[in-house]
Amino acid sequence: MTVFEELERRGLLAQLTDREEIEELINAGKATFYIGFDPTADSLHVGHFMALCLMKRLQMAGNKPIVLLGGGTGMIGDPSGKTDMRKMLTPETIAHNIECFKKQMSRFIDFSDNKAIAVNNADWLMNLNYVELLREVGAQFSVNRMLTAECYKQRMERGLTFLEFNYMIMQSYDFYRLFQDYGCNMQFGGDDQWSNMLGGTELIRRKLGKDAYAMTITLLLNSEGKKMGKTEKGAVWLDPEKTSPYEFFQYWRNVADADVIKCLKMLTFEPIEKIEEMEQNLEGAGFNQAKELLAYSLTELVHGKEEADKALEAARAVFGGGGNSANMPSTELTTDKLTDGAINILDLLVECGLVPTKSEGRRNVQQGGISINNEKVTDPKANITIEGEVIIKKGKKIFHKVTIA
RNA sequence: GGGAGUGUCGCAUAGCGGCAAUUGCACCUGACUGUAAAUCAGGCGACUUCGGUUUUCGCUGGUUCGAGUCCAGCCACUCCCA
Repeated sequence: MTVFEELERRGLLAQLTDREEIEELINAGKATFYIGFDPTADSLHVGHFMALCLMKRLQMAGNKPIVLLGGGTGMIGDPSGKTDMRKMLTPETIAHNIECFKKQMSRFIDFSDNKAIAVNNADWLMNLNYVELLREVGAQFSVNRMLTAECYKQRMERGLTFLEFNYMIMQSYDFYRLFQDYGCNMQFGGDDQWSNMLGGTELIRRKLGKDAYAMTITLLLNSEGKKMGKTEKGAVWLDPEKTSPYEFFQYWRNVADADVIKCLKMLTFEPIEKIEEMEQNLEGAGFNQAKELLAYSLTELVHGKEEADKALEAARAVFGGGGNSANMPSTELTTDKLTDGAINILDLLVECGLVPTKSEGRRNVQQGGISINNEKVTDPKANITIEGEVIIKKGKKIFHKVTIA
């Protein structure tokens, strides 16, 4: 099976500028392509992960990836977050974030021997001269056409700043530069980037009279039409400090039935035949098998086999009724939190970060949502004696281990 | 520069001067389940000796026994005119 077929079968392809050309180039391993990442945080999240997978797949097929880090766009602050204007990131933060990104990416992408490169668009964007840019690039863009682009059309009602309006120009310019400096002939990205990417191919054609290609990958939406990889508490991060391997595992273990197969196809490297076979046998237990595979496979990709095994074991122990608590999320209490070896149940919950306030904890206790060592606690005044390991259960799925430091 | 309007618990939306403040979504807990979905029930500012206590409605002052609600100034956003 060719790379292109694989991508297509996995449902990753969204829009392409020139199907035949792209298919031929990437199958032959002749493409040099780039994907942009704006360094808005100090860790990548699930949204970036798909792009990385795509890079990896293409790299394995012999194509050369360029990681474009948005050091320049980050200086201005990516305005695509609709509700609030992002805080200006300091150059130090951006540099730091870029370093973090690079480190995480090198787990997936092989940067050795120039097989892939990372560049920072600050290198050229920061030195641009306004008037020069307008004459060189601005003349190539028709405002009328830009306004008809989907990404702007939607914003016309809510308001669009000049800064945001220029985003397409900057991204187009990036492509233009990469095409000239590195022979980069393709750009990939999320489907929401489509019009920005077209801007680049258009610019290259007008300025250089050459063809470049763009392709978008399907956005990973769940069955409710929301972006995957978000929880109420924020994004699901790839950094184990920000989202522990166990939490990461649980996120995928708990996806909706309707989304398992899609996630397996789009995010994992499990053979497509295997996934398609599973799809045929999904009744009851089949779903759980599929979800476990999804969770394990992704945790392994992101955190390594060891962590994946631990998470799987912890999950099985906890939900299978077994007693193995070795890999459960845990808190060590210092003795000064205890009175006569015991602690109030509400304080305990707060200490472990299971509830944000004592009021919330009180409600949980009163509603019967808290168990200690498998015994339901319904009295908010109860004191819990901490001896050895104490297992707290909140709700149906959250387990936490407490020990004394 | 001129005019109109808006700013309430994550989002959205009520709120005759006496309300911890309506409703929907989201979220949390319980029941039913498959660590799924749907459904039903309860909860959803904080602290509490469970009797209460206390802090909130863009910001700052004022009127009033009492203000989310009235007045003034400021800030932010939206719309219309230039």
